[in-house]
Amino acid sequence: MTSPNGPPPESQPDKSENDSPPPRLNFIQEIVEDDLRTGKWGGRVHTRFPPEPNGYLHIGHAKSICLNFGLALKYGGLCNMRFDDTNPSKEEEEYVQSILADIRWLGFGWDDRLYFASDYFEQLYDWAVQLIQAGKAYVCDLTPDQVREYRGTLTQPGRESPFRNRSVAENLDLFARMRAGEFPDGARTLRAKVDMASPNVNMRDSVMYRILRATHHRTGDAWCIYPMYDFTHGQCDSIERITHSICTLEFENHRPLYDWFIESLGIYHPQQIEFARLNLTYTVMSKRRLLELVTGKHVSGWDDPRMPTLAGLRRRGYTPESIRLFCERIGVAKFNSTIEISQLENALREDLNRRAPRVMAVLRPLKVVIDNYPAGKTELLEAVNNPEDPAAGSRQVPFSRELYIEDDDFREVPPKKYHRLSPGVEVRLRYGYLVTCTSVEKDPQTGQPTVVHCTYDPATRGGNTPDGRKVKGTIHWVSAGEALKAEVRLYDHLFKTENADEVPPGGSYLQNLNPDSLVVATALVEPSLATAKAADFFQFERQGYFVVDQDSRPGALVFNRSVSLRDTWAKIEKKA
RNA sequence: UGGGGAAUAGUGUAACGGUAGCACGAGGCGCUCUGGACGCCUUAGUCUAGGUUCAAAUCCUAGUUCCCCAGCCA
Repeated sequence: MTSPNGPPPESQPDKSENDSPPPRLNFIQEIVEDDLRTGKWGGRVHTRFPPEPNGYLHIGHAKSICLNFGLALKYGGLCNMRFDDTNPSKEEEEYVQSILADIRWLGFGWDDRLYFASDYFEQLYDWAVQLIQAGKAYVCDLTPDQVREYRGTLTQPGRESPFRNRSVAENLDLFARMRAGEFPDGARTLRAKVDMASPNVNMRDSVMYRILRATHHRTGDAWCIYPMYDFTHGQCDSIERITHSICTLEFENHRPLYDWFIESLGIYHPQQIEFARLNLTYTVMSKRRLLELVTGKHVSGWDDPRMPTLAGLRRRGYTPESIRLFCERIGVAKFNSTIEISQLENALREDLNRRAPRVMAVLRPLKVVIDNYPAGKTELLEAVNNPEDPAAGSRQVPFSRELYIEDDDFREVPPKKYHRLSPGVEVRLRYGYLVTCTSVEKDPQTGQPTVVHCTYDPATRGGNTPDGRKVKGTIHWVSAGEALKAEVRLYDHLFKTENADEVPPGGSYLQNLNPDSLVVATALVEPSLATAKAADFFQFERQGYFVVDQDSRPGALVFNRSVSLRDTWAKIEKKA
């Protein structure tokens, strides 16, 4: 059976008749499958999503959430929810609630496995004592400046702290007194006794505990010392018996330290795997900057529909399905990459195309009068709700002598390849009638068209052409008498450059904010929208996908544009 | 002559010594009561230089470029 590396056989022996698509696994799924095969963790897959509650979740977190919860789902394992809340000066209950809500909205759950690093403070303290007893940790009196100085540089080794060789007894006493609140904030730290000459600066006697009097969102004032992330994270994963501790690339340098703690403590040792965080064009992703956009009032809040936060995307009209689809498509790797925002937008279009009810709405209204249509008459015409989904049925839309069409759907002098309305040209009013433009009234001052006059062909009711004739253009419209006014918020990219950081020396990314990222217009929408509720989504035919904003009220509808439809005409026109 | 990572079409991501494929983008055609959707086609890639091999994106050697690390942040 076995043969040396010979030439490949002519035919593919392994190809089965019904060739199922090859399983395209990312490198983490491969590790998990390998582990499952070898029984490394006894067949268990247990991950966790461990955010710090110091800000809102963004699309980058969604990648990690989909990865961690997705792995558990795919391999019949579990994924814990855990907050890394070791720095009370930055963390707030508001953030834990928003984070939990966002993850649920995304479609993931954790049953009763909601944990907090702060739940483990007592255990962490005991482990710190254990390391002191083992001679592997010491209380250090150096000031922050001195610590930095003693640490050395990236190219030069550090020097040992003069407090490094205190006795176990003294360390035990001092550490107990740190906890008891005998020393002021920042006066001392507990440090790991590792190696001040290590080329990895994380190993140069990393700080384990600092004295910090701040009220913790969960433990209140019970503690005045708090463990550092580095002394916390790995042990939390250990306590929860996590199998695969998935984190982002920047923690790769910390892995030896985590390993050192866990080995020194002799406790369960999860496997850490690092992947590249998500970057997107035309936006920023760091928590610092998102916070800055909010506090600097550059956006209306964490849930501003221009923000890449999950709260913002949700309000923008992004669906959980579209975000999950996006995360699946971008893959997972160790290469620092920047995904084009069109990839995200396309995932939304793909989801909404299938599901969004179609509706007619005129964003920039231009009046049309059908001169040969009886005044005062209104008839109801049937419109298909979703051509992608026959089960969605149809609805009635009113039609009358006076209508509004999209300003852009009429040109007095049509450019080449323009298929819409212009003098002498016949177009179809979608689900209505075929109409021909006979004349146009214009504003004497500006020359802008104010009223377009047409005649209609009564034989084309419903938009049909019994004689089989073709029209090049089909445009949308609303009946003047029945249309509803609605506020529409037309959103565009938050930044005008792909890379927000592309600024002249000394400049700020804020200079790249797109001044047109929000344009508000008053639209006229068909009356069926009267009862639309917040979060309902629609396709405004030929325009884009819109969602009802939370600000919307009956009689004062507000729609957010989630994403526009692909616009081939815009491309043609741009080229000309 | 600090350490740790990473390099595949424009952007991402597969191919695990044996036909470099997929998605998005871009360009074109068809179809269409949405210039949408859908279908078809085209464009375009293994960081560089050597080496091993019948065969290299994959293995080896050397180089290049990019990212991360000197918080009592996470």
